[in-house]
Amino acid sequence: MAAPTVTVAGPAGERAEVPAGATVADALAELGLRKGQIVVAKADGELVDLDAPVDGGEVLEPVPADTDEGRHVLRHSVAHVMAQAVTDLFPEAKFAIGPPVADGFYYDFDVDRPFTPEDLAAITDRMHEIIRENQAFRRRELSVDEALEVFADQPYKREIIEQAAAGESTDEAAGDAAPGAAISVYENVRPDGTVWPDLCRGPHLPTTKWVPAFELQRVAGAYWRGRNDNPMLQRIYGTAWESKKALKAHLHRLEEARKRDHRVLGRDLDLLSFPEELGTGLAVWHPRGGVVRQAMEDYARDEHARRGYESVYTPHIGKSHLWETSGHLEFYAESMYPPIEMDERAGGHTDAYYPKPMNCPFHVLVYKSRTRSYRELPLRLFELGTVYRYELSGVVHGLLRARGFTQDDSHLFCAPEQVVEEAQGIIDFTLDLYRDFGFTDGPSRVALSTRPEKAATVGSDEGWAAAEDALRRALDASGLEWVTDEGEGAFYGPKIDFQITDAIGRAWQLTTVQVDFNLPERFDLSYVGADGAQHRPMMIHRALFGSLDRFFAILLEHYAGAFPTWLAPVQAVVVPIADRHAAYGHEVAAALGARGLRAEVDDSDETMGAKIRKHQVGKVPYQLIVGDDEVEAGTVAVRPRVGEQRKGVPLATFTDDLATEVAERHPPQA
RNA sequence: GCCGGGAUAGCUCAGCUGGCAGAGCAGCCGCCUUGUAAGCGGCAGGUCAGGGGUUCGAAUCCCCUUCCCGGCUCCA
Repeated sequence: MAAPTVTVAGPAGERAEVPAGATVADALAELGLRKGQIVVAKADGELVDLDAPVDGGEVLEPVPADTDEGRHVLRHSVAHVMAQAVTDLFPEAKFAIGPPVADGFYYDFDVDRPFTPEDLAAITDRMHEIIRENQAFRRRELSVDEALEVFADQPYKREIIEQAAAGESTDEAAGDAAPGAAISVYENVRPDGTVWPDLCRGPHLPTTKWVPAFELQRVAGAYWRGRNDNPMLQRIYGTAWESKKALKAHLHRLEEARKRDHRVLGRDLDLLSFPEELGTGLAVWHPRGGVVRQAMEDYARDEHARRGYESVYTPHIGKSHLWETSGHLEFYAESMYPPIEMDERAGGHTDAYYPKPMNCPFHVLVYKSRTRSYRELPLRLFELGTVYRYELSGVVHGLLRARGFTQDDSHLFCAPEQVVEEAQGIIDFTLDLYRDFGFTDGPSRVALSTRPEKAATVGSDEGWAAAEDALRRALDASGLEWVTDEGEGAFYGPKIDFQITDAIGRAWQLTTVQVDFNLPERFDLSYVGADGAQHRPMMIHRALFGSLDRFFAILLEHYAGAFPTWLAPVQAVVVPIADRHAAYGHEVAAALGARGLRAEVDDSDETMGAKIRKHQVGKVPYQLIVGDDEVEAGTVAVRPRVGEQRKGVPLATFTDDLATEVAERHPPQA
């Protein structure tokens, strides 16, 4: 007697009859969909194990290993293999969570001593053994009590189970248990029949042998559940891929990203350095970096002036009373440098001067310097303001996270009814700026950040609502897609944050636009309206680059050091073929210099092959080769950093072309 | 700040269980006078991050400090 059958379908409408109780893998085969390296499947859109039984009626879709979802499952499975290897080698280890993450996975362990590089090698070896043993990933559904029994000596697992049992949502990143559902456990079945269980939602590879390629990368500390009052666990990071080739390609990409590191390029291209003598998070800019930075500053000054901003200059330190009034000492003190105590007064009282972490109180003082009329609004005060923030030593990272940096900072003082229009103007400005610096796709993420918990006592509910609404209206008018980040606002007001994505796909936070109705109250700001009465202005804080230093670093990494010509420290190098061409070379450079272009002559004692290599490696946009032919004809041989050489270009033609390219801020050639 | 790993010439790195500090590149000098990604030779360059300790003897082992790297927390 034939077994009863059920019907399954494929995503394109394929249909097949399979015996009741058949596995997903068999059903996919019957549908003709089990082709290539399939690691898991989707049933009606939900990821399921290949050896899960089909119910009948579902739509099945194969998930290949070389897809995001396929790799996700693969990495999750390798995380289990690693955890088993660790518990085999360190029986006392308590394991916490081990999810897949972008490009890899990690697992957190509570162990008596930190893992050493030698430990990682041993764990890797044990993982290879486990993979060779072809251990099945066997799914079981347990009651809460059964699960607590299985993990009797695993306190972190028990905590997750108990939380799930209580119906509290668990950390999604943990991926280990779904609230309310039965507790699912995956058991790796060893050759001797014993099992290594892990709490897990799944799904997983069918067996460990399906792991094609992995590598353990590093050990790091991580707080349990990410809270710094919890114990610190030892986290092992690794990566896993669908093939050895894909793993190798990934490691190669990491190497390429490392070469783009602005700290490495900054040194190699002689742009800037971080002298140990200076201190953590503090950079010095060399002349070549200074050229780029000055081009950025010139851009900022010109564009702000054109858009009705007025330049102001303010000092780097201010008295404690100012920071009390502004609220910084109450809400921001842990990020501020300690004060300079000075000027002892009668009675032993001293004044404390704090280096500024923000420019806003100073711009408020400019506003407050006299009575303001509604006719002056909006008043847009602009400053390249250098600020100092006492970042925790562990977070400092080159220019991307420095302790001293310069913002292209503005504070706009306006009437409440002007806020939306001003915010729109800032958004337009921002989009223009991204385009001019080569991020032609615009922002990759725009978010409205709303009132944070720490601001519960700051301002009124109505004030926050009005400010958030103004930003919402400006965003809607911009036509940009945007999302809301609840509770991520500044302590004085909601904000819009813009992110851009660089050439290798990394997202960076740049621009921030913040509406503030609190500082005007704290400083009792006012203007005289048309009605002759006193009114309270609103403030908008905004920085478009965010930080000049940080934006410079992002540009450097985005362009891998090959700046667009308008920003390049040296725009053209003249390479004379022999000594007798040096005089003409200097004429060429002088002609370019007379047009405000940055040109140098390499009249060193090297062969021209060596010179060309040097400047190619140095990312100079154009090399101008001059020999007998060029001297004779008054031309240059133009060797662009990318693309074909053009011989016999009249000097005047090249000069005009280069001047145009710079004036129009052309992006670099691919 | 917390966890781990580091620091040898300007850069990249070698220097083994403690026993005379090295190489390549960069720099400087000289030769070569060059037609499209590294010509040849020479010279110079070090408080082995700083301080303390163990030892007959420390770049090497131990402790502290500084700085860096990778994470966690945080953020422009």
